Amino acid sequence: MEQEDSFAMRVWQIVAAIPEGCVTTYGEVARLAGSPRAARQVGGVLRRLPQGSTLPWHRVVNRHGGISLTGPDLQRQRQALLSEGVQVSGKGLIDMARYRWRY
DNA sequence: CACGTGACCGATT
DNA sequence: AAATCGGCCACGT
Repeated sequence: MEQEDSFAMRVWQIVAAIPEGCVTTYGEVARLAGSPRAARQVGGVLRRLPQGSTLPWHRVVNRHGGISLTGPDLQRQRQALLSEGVQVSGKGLIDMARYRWRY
């Protein structure tokens, strides 16, 4: 039975706590997880989520409030956000002043 | 062990 | 405001 490292587990816990209708950034998740400079790793953890995970990964965006995924994945994340009331511009930008989650 | 890669970020042009 | 430049750190080859 392989164990996930504690960093990944903390990321899961933090992302799971983001309320519906809100978003936060990779960097913020990294800070809360105790590794302020590990924003890229947060992306890595989310990318490797098992299919069918209930974790609200779509509530994590980059520092500009933009969706970092590309192609069909971008559209999927946008749709997930729209369907819970987060407005996303045509270019995939979110008004962070309005939707940013504060821990 | 060296090097490339990436769902990133802050400071600096 | 937008592009560029280093730095960051876990992972694969």
